Amino acid sequence: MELRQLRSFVTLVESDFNVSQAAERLHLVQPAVSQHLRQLEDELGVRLFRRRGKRLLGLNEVGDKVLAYARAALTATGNIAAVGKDHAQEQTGVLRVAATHTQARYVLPSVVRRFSAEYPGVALEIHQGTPAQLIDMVVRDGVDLAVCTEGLDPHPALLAVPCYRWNRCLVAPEGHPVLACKPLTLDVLCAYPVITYVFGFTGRGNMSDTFSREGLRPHVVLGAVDTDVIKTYVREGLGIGIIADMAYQPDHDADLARRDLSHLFPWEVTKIAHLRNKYLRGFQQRFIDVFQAETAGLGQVGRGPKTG
Amino acid sequence: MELRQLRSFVTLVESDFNVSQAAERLHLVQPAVSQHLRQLEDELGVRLFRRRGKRLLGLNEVGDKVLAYARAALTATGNIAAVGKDHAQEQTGVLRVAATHTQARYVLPSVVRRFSAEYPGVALEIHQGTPAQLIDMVVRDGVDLAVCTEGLDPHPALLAVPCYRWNRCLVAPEGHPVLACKPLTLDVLCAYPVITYVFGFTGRGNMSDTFSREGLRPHVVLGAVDTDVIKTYVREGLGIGIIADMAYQPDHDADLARRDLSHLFPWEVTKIAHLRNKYLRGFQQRFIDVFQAETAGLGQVGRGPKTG
DNA sequence: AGAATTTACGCGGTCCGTAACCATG
DNA sequence: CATGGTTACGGACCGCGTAAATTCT
Repeated sequence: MELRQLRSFVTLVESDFNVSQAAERLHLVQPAVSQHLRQLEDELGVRLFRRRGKRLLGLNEVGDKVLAYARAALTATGNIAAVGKDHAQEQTGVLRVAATHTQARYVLPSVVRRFSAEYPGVALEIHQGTPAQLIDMVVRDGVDLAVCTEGLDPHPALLAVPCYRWNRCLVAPEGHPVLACKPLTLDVLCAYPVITYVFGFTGRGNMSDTFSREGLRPHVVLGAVDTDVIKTYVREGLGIGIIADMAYQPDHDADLARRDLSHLFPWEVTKIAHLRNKYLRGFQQRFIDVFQAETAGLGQVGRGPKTG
Repeated sequence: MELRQLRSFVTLVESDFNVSQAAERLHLVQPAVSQHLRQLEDELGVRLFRRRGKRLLGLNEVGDKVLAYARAALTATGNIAAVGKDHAQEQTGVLRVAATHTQARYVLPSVVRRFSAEYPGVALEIHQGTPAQLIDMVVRDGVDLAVCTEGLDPHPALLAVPCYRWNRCLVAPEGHPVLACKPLTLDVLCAYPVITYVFGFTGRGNMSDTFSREGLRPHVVLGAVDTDVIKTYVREGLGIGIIADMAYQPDHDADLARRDLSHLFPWEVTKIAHLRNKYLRGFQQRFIDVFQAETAGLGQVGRGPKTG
């Protein structure tokens, strides 16, 4: 059994059982991949695929088991290579991070600035997607780290390290009547058209739950994945905005008044997730540290709320 | 990176960093193994060994990390091969079991009889050793399963499945004065010379603890690893025997009187341990089942005591 | 001096690319 | 007939064994 056979096998599965496509991804010609698969089946003495004629349709029961171990073997060898690079060329490499728009736009910039100053030789890739996509990317090893607030609790292959806590704030144009209301309650928020995130993004789930537990239904006139969009429509006078507190930028958003809402909604915890079995290079570990340090002002996990 | 390089690397470590010896174990010549090691170091761009001149003395820090992942890779590929064999030749293979003398002599025979009837094509190897050696064998993958009663609680690489509970009994020649004592207490046992197991064997630890908790010290005139030896000396009149209950064989030991001692000592649990990350072939799993079934009469874990 | 490791070299095997040949929808 | 897979074949590479050179105890 050879590693290249396992690589062909795994790549084939990830290429929808299209041998030609797998070959291309592996920078090989198609007959080579076919041979690897045949060698693997011959050596094991078992068929691994469901077939119709020459076409491969999917894995059979044996193939499923083999796939899991093949992935484990390739992960292990990948780790060995990473350990090598980590000691041979400490300061160079690639760091692939996935994050939602809110994180990428408002939290990561300062982290990246500090990290890049420390590791000028490390190429950073910031990928963006929905929370579900982030999980998927990191599970498929399409990225090294994913900055997640929601949706990763159940996955056994991932390890999530908590980084900081945050909550929402209200934004409204100066002079808006809602700003006069004291105290701010859920009822008050329901009295105005609301602009906030769509479901599944930036804590929208927990927010909606809070309303419905009180038997309230806010009038959400617009849902966005992107805080910039929310702010824009708030400025247009379409409604009041409920956004993640760290997305309010005093320098640029002085025309919008902010009111803390942490007394109304549960705290969200933003974590960094990575594959449990994968070796993290020194600078990848360090990125997590820097992330935690840079977000310390926002609210450290396990300490009192601080949403300056 | 090639699997054969990793194999050479791991084998070298397990051969006390003697390249020639590693080569022999791998059925290769020595320069071949040297080349593998050099290729590995060259490709990773890092030294993996502590050296004095050409001699290899041990691993350095990097080598340690690489070793762990190399083992993981080889385990994974081994698992793939096992899955293959498991489906291609269900009924044939090798099963290597390690056990202490007591288990091998008194518990395993009926298990083996039943198992072998079911799998005539499976070659059984019964290895014997001290409890510490059993753990070591299974951790180093020198055996597939280890039948253990003590000393495996802490090891993270192992999985132990509980099989049955047992306790001790007293054996003495017919007519011995101790047999007249009712009830049998710890004090009574201390009144006579005792023959039992040495420390670390067959529950001797828990037995001694029970005495010392009561401030008692039995007069152990002979410690053995082997119940047959204990019985022999009891027959010679050297003292009373305290042995594992399942080691009393009514057919052969009719000349020795037995008294249950389960009211005096804690129950012991015998488990079968195997490597957590290793694929167990069908018949290996089945051996565990058969073991549990055959020992059910002795005392099932989680049910009431039954030491018929 | 002897044991252990590295260097040198050549043969055999095999990996993969090219090209021609089949199957399926 | 186009897309996708297998069979056939040859050149280049490389893994390993033999043998000589080198280094450490």
